Amino acid sequence: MSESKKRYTIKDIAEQSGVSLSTVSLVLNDNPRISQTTRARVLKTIERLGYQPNRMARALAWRHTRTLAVLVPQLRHAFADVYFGEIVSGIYDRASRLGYKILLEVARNEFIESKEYLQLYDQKFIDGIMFIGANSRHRFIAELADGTRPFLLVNNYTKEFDLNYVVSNYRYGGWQAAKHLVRLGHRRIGFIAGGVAEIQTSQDILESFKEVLDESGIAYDPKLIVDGWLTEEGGMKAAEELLRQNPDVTAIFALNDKMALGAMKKMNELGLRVPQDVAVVGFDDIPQASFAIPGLTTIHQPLYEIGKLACERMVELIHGKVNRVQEVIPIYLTVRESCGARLKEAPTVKTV
Amino acid sequence: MSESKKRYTIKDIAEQSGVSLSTVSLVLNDNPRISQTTRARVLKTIERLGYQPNRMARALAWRHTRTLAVLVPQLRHAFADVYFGEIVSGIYDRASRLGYKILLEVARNEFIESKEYLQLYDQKFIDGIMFIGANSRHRFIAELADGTRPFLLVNNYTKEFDLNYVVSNYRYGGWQAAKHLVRLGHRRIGFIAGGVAEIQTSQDILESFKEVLDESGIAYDPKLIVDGWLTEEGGMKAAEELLRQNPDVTAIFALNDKMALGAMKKMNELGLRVPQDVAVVGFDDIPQASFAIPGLTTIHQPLYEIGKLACERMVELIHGKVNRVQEVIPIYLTVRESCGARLKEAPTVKTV
DNA sequence: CATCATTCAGCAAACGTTTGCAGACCTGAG
DNA sequence: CTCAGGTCTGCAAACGTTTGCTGAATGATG
Repeated sequence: MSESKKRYTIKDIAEQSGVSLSTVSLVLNDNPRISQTTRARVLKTIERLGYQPNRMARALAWRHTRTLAVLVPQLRHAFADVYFGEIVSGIYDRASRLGYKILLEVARNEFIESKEYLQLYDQKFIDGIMFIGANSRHRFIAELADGTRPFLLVNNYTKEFDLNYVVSNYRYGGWQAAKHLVRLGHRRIGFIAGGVAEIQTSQDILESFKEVLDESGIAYDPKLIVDGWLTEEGGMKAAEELLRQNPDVTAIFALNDKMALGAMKKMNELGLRVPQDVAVVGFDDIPQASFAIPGLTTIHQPLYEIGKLACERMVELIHGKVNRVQEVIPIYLTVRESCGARLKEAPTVKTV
Repeated sequence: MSESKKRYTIKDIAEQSGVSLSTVSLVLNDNPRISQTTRARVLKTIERLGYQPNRMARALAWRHTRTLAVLVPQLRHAFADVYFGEIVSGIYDRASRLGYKILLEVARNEFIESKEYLQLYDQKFIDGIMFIGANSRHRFIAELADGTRPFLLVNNYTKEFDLNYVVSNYRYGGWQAAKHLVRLGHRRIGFIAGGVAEIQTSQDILESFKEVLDESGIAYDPKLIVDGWLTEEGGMKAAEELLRQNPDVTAIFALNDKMALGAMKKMNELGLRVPQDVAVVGFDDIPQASFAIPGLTTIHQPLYEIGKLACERMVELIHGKVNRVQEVIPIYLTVRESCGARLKEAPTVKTV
């Protein structure tokens, strides 16, 4: 193995440029109390030796690290989920622009029980945590509500604790989706749910769905609601059950695109055509929605942008520029083919 | 804001348990030279005060951090790509089992030009880098070939430099896919390429495709090869062009599933049926492949497992247990509906 | 020419650990 | 009673920075 080049320290730079340790440190930190000429000289040797300050030593002295943890729930291969992926991409891009690093974390049981979420802060390993996909079983977040440790919920919120969040307007999104189907004349609409008991935003969609039924004088029928566990497989099963129990269903509203796509797959197997026999509308607008056959009509969530915004706010929180963030983002329907929409009759929906 | 509880240091523990700093440190590190009774006493106060060692200070003294960087190429929303996502999930799971943290990094131009990939090591911020999706334009990896800094290519390799890697047997995969189509009787097979000029594994697939043509006495026709840029959109465009120029094509082999799915979408728009009019085979077996309509026949890559294995090896590399890793993983065809395969006639392929 | 700001640089004490070395204490053999 | 050998523990010097304080030089002012 080749002998690795000596790593320089601030001391080497000081010696080589004939100044003291602290002077070097001060130019490193752009401190104005160093004269231009000395600064220039120091900078020159830094350049010449290719010196890099040791980040751990700085973190130790600074008592912060300029790194953020992104926390996701424990799901099968969570990072392979495009929903999370889009958000993480947004977070990453903004973070790196702001000079922050991103650390991955999964809310495993062990992570929670051993209070690793606190250790992360207390070991001075990270400056803040951004949690995507929290649900009400994650009781531990209550401990983070006191604002002592920078913490933020991404595209999610909770009524239980006073936490920071950036979230889409799920209620309005759900309302638009349901309204779209009703406007197209559907009265027997199946609803594929997921996480309604523990995820506030899922609940919001379901409630707005009921609200639309109510507004439209359609009786609410619990038989038309079945759980699809937020996965493609779940969506397939849910669609099957729904259709078997209720042959009169003419439309399906799934709480997320993955289930909607699963439902479409199942209907294809059953020989049902979308949208001719059953219309389908999803939620999220993940990239696959537009490549599905037929293209899936869905609520578009600007996931990437939400990630960016959330990251921006997180950093503000860390710097104390703001001490509460609770932002709601508007979202809109994107019409494709899966509802066979006669567009003229649904004039208020925005098509993208 | 609530006054945050005082953070304890090793000094507090020492005082409270009536021993010296070093003793505490030694029990923290399971050093056998401390007696059981002292150890127990110290552990007790640690427990009582809920003390957490400061990770930065340890890293500083240890000169390593137990964190790994996962590097991906600069693509649009790279972390939303399931191919990367599956691998990252595998890496994460194994890393956290081994006590390592995962840091995200994107190979942006700036990242490369400012030599951040070296800084990461030299700033003692990470112990190793795992690069997913490298290509030959990433010249900088040459600098990491000397083995001085732990570095590993994930599901990729290069003939140019002597680097560590864990990679699928792309050649064999490509061979199986092509053979499958030929066995089903196809002679005019369109090939949707992507990154062939700069990605070794893409090249491998193309070569194995040609090899099969050769073995089967089918003339190689350059007109049947078109680039799809590895994306769904690209796959759509490629399919359109392919079919327009060569109406006699009866099958399409796409270098990855995203392009295959895009091609299927386009054929649906053009009124062509899959597999009746055109058979399709992809590569990767991303989750969507099985939920597509029709289900996509493809080469299954155990992406998650590759991630796990790569991570395992990376850590071995760091600990010096091994100093070169070049592993090749076998992969197999998964038959679904997109080829309308008369399975009986393709006896040697393994169906999963 | 003394005085006083002002500007710049260095000293040394943090930050919270790890670890080589030295030494205190105990036990048992001679 | 002495001493060798073993078992534990503590001292203090790293690890590579940051930063409050002190002070030297410089130039301006009366």
